[in-house]
Amino acid sequence: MHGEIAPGHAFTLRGIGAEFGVSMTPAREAVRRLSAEGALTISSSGRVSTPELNNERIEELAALRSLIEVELASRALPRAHIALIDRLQSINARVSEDIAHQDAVAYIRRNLEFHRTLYLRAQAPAMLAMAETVWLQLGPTMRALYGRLRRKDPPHYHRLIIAALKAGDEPSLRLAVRSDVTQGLKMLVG
Amino acid sequence: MHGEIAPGHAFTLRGIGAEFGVSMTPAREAVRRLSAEGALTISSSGRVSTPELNNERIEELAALRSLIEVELASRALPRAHIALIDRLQSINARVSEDIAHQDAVAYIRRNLEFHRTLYLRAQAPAMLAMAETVWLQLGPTMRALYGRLRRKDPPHYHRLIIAALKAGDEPSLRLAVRSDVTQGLKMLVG
DNA sequence: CATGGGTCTATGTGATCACAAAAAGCGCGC
DNA sequence: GCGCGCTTTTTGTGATCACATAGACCCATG
Repeated sequence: MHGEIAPGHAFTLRGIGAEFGVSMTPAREAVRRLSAEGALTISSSGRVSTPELNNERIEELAALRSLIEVELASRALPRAHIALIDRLQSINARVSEDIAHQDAVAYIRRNLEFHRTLYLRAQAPAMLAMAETVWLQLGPTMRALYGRLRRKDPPHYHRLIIAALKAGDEPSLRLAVRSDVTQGLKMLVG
Repeated sequence: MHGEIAPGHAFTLRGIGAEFGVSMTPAREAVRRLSAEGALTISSSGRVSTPELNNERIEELAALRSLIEVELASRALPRAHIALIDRLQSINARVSEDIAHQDAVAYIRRNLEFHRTLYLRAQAPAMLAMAETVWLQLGPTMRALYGRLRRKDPPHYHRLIIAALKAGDEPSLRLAVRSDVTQGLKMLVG
């Protein structure tokens, strides 16, 4: 999810087991679960690897993020009080630090933490789980994406999200979330 | 997914294995996969059962269906030619038969077949997989729902979907799909 | 008759093994 | 030097086992 693993990276059950000091059995179950969520692909011969997404698939997943996360933000809006907004601003400040340090993994993790913190207020666990499933599928690709573009400026749309939350402006919030989610994609595909 | 299993039904790994003539290992892997998709819940002690959804969770899943399936229908619209519409009408006729026979499982299966046939045209496999994951989570609950209401009339909104497809009317299509998806829910919650 | 404790069974977990198939390595021939 | 076929190794699959624990059952006691 955090982009620690590159797209196309191959795993072996015995290797995973050895890495975590267990036998093949728990490794197999973990792999089965992750592949059911789309985080790993299993070839016809049973080999396991992180997926290499083509542009169509990336566009789809970005559209799913947009659909689900806009709804989550919209549901969180009426419950977003000042304490939450403060926490979002604090997380956002650390996002800027991670960008300054050129740490792609930390940046992705913090960025998702920003979104998750907001969406938790929506009190919609099934929707949040769905969003996180999409994040999981995009993880390796996001690393390849954010590793490529050497950005220096902190995320613009995060500020817009916070501003819309403060103003209680739902249309602006929906637009800001949609823009934030699809922003990275456009750079990859375009 | 088709409502063959009631909510809260408990499984044992050895029971599943015996039912399909295999050992515990494949049963465990299947259960792990299905629980990762939310189709089964695993208690803290590892017991497996179909979920018993509360009203909030059902509302969430219906909202997810609405979000994803409206998008899928919208993407399918420009590719929906007469052959597809004919097939949808044919499926819809059999839905009416299943209602006449008071066969809840067959009705659910056929109803989902109607939706899947349309959405396949969207050429969006990740979105379709997401929608089917939601169907899977709602399966047992849908059986309890449709078993309760003894309806006699064929699905009204399916006709509206077909009409909107014929007319190439996207706003009508979006409304019809949203109505069809959330219709059953209202009867359960309300 | 209800309730609590104790026993017994059922169940999930993780490890290990045998096997088949696929991948990788290797050497031979052209 | 380069394919091609064979051998060896790696790897996933399914079965089985030992073990710990949770649930069920039963009986005695208040």
